[in-house]
Amino acid sequence: MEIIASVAAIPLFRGLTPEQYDQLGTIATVQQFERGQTIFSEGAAGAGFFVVQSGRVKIYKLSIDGKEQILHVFGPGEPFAEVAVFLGAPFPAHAMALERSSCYFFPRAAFTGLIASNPSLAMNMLASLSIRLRQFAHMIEDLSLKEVPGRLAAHLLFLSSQQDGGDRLRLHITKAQLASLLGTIPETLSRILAKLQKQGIIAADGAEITIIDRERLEELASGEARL
Amino acid sequence: MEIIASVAAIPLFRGLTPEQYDQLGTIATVQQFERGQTIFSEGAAGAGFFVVQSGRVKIYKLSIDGKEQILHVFGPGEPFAEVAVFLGAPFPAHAMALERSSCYFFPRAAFTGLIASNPSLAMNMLASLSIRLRQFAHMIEDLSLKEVPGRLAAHLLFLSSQQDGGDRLRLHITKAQLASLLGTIPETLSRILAKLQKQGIIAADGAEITIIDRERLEELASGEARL
DNA sequence: CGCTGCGTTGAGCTTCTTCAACGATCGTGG
DNA sequence: CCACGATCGTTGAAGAAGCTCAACGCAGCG
Repeated sequence: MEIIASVAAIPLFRGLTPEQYDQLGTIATVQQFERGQTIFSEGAAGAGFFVVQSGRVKIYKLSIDGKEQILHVFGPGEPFAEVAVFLGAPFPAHAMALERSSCYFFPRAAFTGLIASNPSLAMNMLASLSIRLRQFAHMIEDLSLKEVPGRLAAHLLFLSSQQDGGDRLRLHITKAQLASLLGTIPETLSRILAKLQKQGIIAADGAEITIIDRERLEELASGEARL
Repeated sequence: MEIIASVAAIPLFRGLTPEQYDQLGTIATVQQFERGQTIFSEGAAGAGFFVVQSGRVKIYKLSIDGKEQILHVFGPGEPFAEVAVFLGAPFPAHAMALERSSCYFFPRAAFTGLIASNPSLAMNMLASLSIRLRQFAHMIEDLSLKEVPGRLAAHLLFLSSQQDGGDRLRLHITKAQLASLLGTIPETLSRILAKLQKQGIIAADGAEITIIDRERLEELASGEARL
């Protein structure tokens, strides 16, 4: 089983014993999704959870008139839809593959069995959910207390730190998706990117963005400054 | 120890054995807070987590210019600040007692020890965090995809279901706090409440609110209708 | 070559916030 | 018992931020 070996590389499962990897590898299956394919819809029964193996997956909500708010974009090694496992409840949001992606799938019943007998797996899971919770709290804070330029600035700084920490960074999603992630629309995002460039704070070339005045960007992100 | 007996009544600890209650009661202490007293501030070291015994506690974020976004208002039996336990990280938000309140406090190290040896406690905790996560996802959805009337309508329906499920409900927080919970300001909330009354959808008398046209309220909450 | 998705720009409008003033209530201290 | 201040809630007028609608350029791809 090659699954077993690759499961061991998932951060969520760090620090487990070889036997535990075996168990995980035994219950896991791999699923393939095409770009744009729906992985599950809000309200569907949650039979288990996923971990991205390759590709990119968005988790999102839709309003009644079709507007989208992206909650997360997950890449390799990141779990999603764990909530369904621990509540035995329907998925609370939609999931779609942004590119051709493959995901491990862990069925609910088998996984909860593993947790019950593996305290360190339980602790890993608790830490993972806690991180998620903190991210959501941050998102709520941004949506409610910052304006779009502030959210964008914070996101660019986040991307910079996620990547090499330097001033040059790449967007891994389209600008329309970035807009949805920031809780706004493409038009508004486009205008604000233009403003940031005009003011010499960043330079943008397609998905390639360069931070020119990091200090001002940080002031924007913290809410000290305005555009 | 009276603590042990009362700890058993906390939903988070439902289904544990008497010995487990003993252990929990042993590590728990009780803390008293006055109305308006800060329980902890964002960024402070998280030495453990709390469960409300009596009173009411708000968890909130502040912007640089003092604007507040309430993330949660917790009442008796509800845990808060668990994230600090599982990440060993600083508190990600502020906590303040809205009334004279008392809380159980569970120190981090002792509690993680209990979790490691009590799978059902771990499962309870995972379920608790999952619920929290779902609530946050809902809040993000509301903030980003609904306008204030929709958020208010959804909250009133939520309160109705939380209470007796009937058409008569009470706000347990001030309207200024409700505004902060809904991601807006008191002025806006006041105007929208007035509109809802003028249109015969609700009747409001101070903290006492009566749903008159539940159908229209549901349409507002779902985004089908506008004011 | 034309289609489709992505991104940008402009004009107008809606929603919400800001600023200011004012009434009501409540607890406290004189 | 009353006066006072503080908190809370309401209302009005003006302004800002962001959304909607529409048009258009551009690139990739069948």
